[in-house]
Amino acid sequence: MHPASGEVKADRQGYADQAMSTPDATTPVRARFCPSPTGTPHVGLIRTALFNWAFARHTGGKLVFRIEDTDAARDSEESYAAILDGLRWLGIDWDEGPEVGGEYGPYRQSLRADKYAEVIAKLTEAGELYESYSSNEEVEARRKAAGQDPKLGYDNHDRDLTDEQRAAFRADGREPVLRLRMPDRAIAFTDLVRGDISFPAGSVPDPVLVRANGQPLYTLVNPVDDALMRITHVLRGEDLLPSTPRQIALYEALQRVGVAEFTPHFGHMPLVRGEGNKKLSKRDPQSNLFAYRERGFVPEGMLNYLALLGWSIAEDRDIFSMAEMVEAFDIGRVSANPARFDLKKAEAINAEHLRALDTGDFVRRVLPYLSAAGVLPAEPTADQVATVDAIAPLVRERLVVLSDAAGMVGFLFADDAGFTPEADAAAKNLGPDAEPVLTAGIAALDALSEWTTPAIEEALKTALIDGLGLKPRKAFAPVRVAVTGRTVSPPLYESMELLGRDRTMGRLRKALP
RNA sequence: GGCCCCGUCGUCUAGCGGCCUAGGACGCCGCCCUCUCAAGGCGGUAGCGCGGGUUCGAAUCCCGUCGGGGCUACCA
Repeated sequence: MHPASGEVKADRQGYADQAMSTPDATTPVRARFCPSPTGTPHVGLIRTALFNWAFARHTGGKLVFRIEDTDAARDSEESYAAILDGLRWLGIDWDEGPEVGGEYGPYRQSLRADKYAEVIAKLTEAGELYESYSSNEEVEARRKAAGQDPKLGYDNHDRDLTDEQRAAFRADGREPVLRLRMPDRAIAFTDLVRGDISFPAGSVPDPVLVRANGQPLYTLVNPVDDALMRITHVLRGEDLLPSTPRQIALYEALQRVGVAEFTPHFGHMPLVRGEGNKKLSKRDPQSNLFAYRERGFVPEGMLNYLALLGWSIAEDRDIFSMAEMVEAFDIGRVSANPARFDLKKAEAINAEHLRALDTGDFVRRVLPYLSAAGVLPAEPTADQVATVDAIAPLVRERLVVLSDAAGMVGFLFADDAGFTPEADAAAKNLGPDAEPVLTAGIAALDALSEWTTPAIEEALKTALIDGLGLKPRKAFAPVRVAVTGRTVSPPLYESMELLGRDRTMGRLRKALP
């Protein structure tokens, strides 16, 4: 009836013809994470690592970590170190890979040249690859001459070059790249997150697998390593979906030459978007994992939020631990639609995890941020740590990220000679009106026999609310600003107790207009 | 242009034919609590892109359409 229905039928037919060997249920799960070390770790990349990790852990399988550093021009050692740093920070561990080894190593592609050479030789010998001499310009010219869009790419022109033609090109000093001959049928597979996907015959040009200089490309090494490392599940970003048919074609060739045992299962996770609808680019500051660490996201919060980008643990819940994620993770329940990275929600999730930290843990984690902000020295004294410990329960629930703590507790560590309330806060709350308030407060506090939170509260309320008849809001603002330097602070009486009697009184007197 | 994927509140999602007058979360708004700000409690705001079809019944299935996105390198 509809023209399209005939095509769908043909695709299904192609699928049936494939006789693709896939890992069965008894094959131990081996997932992998294989970034290329270019630039700073990207949150989308980490999300991919997380889902692979959760999948491997949930199924009791292995997570293989491999570095795809076959592009010397773009890869860097710094980036490699940064990726390891990021994963370690988050607690995403791997069973095989850099620094832990494994029986399928090495796990950096730059160290595997001999293996690729061997596979290339087998593939070439079996006639799976062919020499291609066409330059981009020639391909484009042919497309144009045929009235086609040059964007269609390579036209499979060199598939059937004669020996004479090849000899002529060589005599011309031209070196061939090696291309894979794509099968002349539709390529279909069942995506773990998207269901059946099919690419019509002829829609994917024969890909280049080996450069003219003999260097293998991603198109070759990625599937080859997955095959050599017995990877059963390839879970990656949706941006790689279009490269799947040529990879399936390669797996089939690899099976024919005895390099691969099977074609893995594929699952394509939705893209992570930034502002607007475009995928979050490496250029976007929002994508930088370390920017979140520097602001004081904790691993629990970061991971929890990233997990929410395409997955959900339950209908009415979105705060969970990684142990809970591992327990519940199901790749088949990953959403296929793109997710926008929402900073506000990420912060809210992080704040929840911050509040769940016990005091000792919280203090241990917040200390480096206080040092970084200059509130504390790099090596805080025992007294300073004790003070942070005491204030921790009061500030923990007021923070979104750990670096927020600096502004909240800074008043406790400022040296009194140099202590000055923030200008805006002082202008609004320490004007002439504040004089009677501060004076009455000072008198009441001076009369105190003990310097405790309840005593301070009692004295201040009596003097300012009852005595001066002020609204609480009006009464405490000048005191708060005088003592903490800000209109926003931890609870006032507790803060005063912690600051100590002498320092508190000194600041109150100093604030007198 | 070609191929592929996607389409539920502003955002992330639950929903996999009747439990949906569509649930949760973030955000936003209001109220309560209150020494500030938070936290917490309560309430509110807002959504199935559109059109056909299948069915007793569709957010859920099919087709089309519109919209968005990805890929289209001798990068990965």
